[in-house]
Amino acid sequence: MTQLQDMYEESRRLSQLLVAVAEQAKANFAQSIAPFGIPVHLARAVLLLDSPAPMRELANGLACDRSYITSLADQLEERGLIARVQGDDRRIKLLALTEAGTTLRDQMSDAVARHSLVLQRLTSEQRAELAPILKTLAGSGATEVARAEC
Amino acid sequence: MTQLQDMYEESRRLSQLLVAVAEQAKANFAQSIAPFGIPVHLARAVLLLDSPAPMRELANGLACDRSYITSLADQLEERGLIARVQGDDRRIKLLALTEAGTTLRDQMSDAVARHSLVLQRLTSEQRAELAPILKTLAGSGATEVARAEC
DNA sequence: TATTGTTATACTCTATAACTATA
DNA sequence: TATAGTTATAGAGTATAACAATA
Repeated sequence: MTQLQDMYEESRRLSQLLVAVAEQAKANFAQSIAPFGIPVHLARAVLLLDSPAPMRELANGLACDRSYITSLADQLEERGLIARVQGDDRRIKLLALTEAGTTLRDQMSDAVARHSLVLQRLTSEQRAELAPILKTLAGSGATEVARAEC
Repeated sequence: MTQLQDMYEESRRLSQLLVAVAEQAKANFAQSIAPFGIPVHLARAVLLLDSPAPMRELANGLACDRSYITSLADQLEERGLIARVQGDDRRIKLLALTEAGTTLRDQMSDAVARHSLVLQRLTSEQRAELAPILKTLAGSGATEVARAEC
């Protein structure tokens, strides 16, 4: 009984810690991209556009509605970071990074990695230890991994 | 050079995984409290109100503005979960759980712990391994741990 | 008929600024 | 003067529903 309660208490603390760390990781991400003068939601889209992708695909990738992607695309276009390109299926529009977009993506990707908490605070041994546990935790939801961060 | 890039790549993946897991943990939290018919932001407040606390304190705890706490308190009051109590300093109002609030908090606390990913997917060995790494990751931000989950 | 992207609109969460009452 | 809470208002981010073009 007490044993069970203790286990609950422990896992509660662990969950809190996990979410707290993730919040920090997000704040860290925001800080890493801040110098580039681009809001977080646009940055995530740019980082996701490794190759030209249908808007629908981006909607899946960011786990949000198609209509929201339209507004993201508008903003990215205004900034000259992407272009809308006709797909073979003429209903489809591909979002393709412009040269400026590609440059920005590379720079941001680098900055994000370099400043990451994981890199700054953990030894390579700790990282090696952490990875499999997180994978287990991610479980079947691992398919959605791409979504969450971007 | 390539070694550095590899390390970046590894830590990028790890960060993504971390955030993805945390997203799942949050979704899990939401699911755990869903049966109680209370929105997430109210649930967090209730779980934080272990003992009567000034609204100011709750604002710190939830890392948000005082004005937002006013609206949370209004909603919690409407639901009969808390009462506003005069503090000794008469500028201060303490938020105190009612009997219904206390009952709800206990039930939710239990449900959240029981359904937690950490408990469901990890062995106690893995949990023991994870804890110190997360603490390291949380680093000096550990003070803000209470904030993030609640 | 089903799907892609678009438009117009509305909602949720949260903050800012100005205010009141205490201290 | 500074602080606690309140009010009114506004903004960011995102969704819903109806629509046009294409399949």
